[in-house]
Amino acid sequence: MKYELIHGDALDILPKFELNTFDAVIADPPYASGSTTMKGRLKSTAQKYTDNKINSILPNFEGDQQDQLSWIVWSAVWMGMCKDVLKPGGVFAFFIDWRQIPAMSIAIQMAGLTHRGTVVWDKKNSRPQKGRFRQQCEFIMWGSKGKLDINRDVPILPGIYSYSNVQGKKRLHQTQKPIPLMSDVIKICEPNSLILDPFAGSGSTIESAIASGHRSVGIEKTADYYNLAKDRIDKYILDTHGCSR
Amino acid sequence: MKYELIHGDALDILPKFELNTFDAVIADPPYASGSTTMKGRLKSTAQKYTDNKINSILPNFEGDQQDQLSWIVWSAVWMGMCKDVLKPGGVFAFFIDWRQIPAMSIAIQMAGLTHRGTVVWDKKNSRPQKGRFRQQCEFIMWGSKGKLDINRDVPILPGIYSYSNVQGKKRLHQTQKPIPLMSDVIKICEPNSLILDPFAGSGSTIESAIASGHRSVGIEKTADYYNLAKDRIDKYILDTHGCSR
DNA sequence: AGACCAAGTGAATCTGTGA
DNA sequence: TTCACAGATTCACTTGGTC
Repeated sequence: MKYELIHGDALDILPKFELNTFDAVIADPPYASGSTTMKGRLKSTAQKYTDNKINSILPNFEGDQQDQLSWIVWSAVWMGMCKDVLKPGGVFAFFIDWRQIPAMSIAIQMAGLTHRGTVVWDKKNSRPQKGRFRQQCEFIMWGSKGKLDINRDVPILPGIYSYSNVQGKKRLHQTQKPIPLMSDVIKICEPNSLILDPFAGSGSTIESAIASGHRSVGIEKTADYYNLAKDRIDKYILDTHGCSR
Repeated sequence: MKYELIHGDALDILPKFELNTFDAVIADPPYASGSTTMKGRLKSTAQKYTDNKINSILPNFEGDQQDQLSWIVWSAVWMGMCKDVLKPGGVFAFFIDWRQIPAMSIAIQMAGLTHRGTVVWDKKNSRPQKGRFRQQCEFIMWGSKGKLDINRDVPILPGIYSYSNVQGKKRLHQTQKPIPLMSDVIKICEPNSLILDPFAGSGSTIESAIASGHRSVGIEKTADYYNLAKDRIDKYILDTHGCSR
């Protein structure tokens, strides 16, 4: 239940870690998606991803206003840094939407990581559109740094997860992931792993890591979310374990 | 319930159709996937896609032994031909596995088609692997030729379908799609559409099109499958409608 | 407490208006 | 002509209240 949360830009912080230290990287980076046009991309994250009174007051997050080419290069850079600090045979799992799967695939390969599969997250409730298929799923592209030992202490895992999005007042971040989903994805890590989340957001990955008995390090750039995550996780530890840190 | 099945290579047949004739193209092309190495790609389709004695006697199909670059170019060519024969505003739906999503995305754009979403097919049963996520899903990349009229006579469709793969003796083709899945995907077409399937295989798309009251044209290159599909569909029509063709 | 009901939501997308 | 922005639309699933 040891964890650390660092306030700063992943690109500045990542090179400070020792090489080959982490067992896993679990990341939910800004998708920089939402439109095929530049004018659509440049909207604030609140304009792009929230629609209602409750959630439109959530702070915007950074890094979501890039065109696809710069997003690929930026992704290749932070993924390369993650590769450096991952142990050989360590695993990664990156969230992404349907639009950016090809771009993320290129970035993963540029970073020298091995893409081993694409897991599906079925969000169940999503905005319907007449005459079209719903955009109902997001995706988790996962793989490893080099060879992945078949004898790791990890069970067989499903290729699809079905969990509703976090809604209403419970929602702390514009693009928050449900805790049960994170807890399932984190099963790709061996017991007592050291897990890195370079885009910690409201801290769901860290909370799930703690709940699963892992050690973890999170990085968050936006001050509002850094503070929010810190409070949330400290409160979680206090509530569940009765002591802080 | 009118249909036509043509024996030949899609690249030869497609240019013979009149321009702007089809309402939809539904295709399950060879994925040319299965390995990151050329050695792996060159395995026969039976070695790649079947696992048991019953199905290993199914005929091999063609077009599956290409490297990724030639697959992209080949795909862009047949997709471009499909675009030519599609009506403006017509829709397409192409099946693909996780490995080839980026390649197909490039081919779709090269062909000048508009990618509008990626639907998930949850196969439920898939080969488990210890310590890994299952490769449990395939994908349907769909979109349109130019603008897609919001007022088409088509309902709101889900973004995910869950159907078991066709197994055992019922399986006629190595990569056969379940009829219920095809019948659901085909709902993206307006009533009484003219549907094209350039890789008809054992004829599931055609059978589903007939069942849904559409007209359809299928192209199949491999003689064994052309004959098999023809027999299967004629039998289906005889069984359900009591008359042939 | 449990069952039921009404209101609210969504990592959207398209159209129309005015600059 | 092109661009920016506001407004309309869709329903399975959640939430939060009441009976």
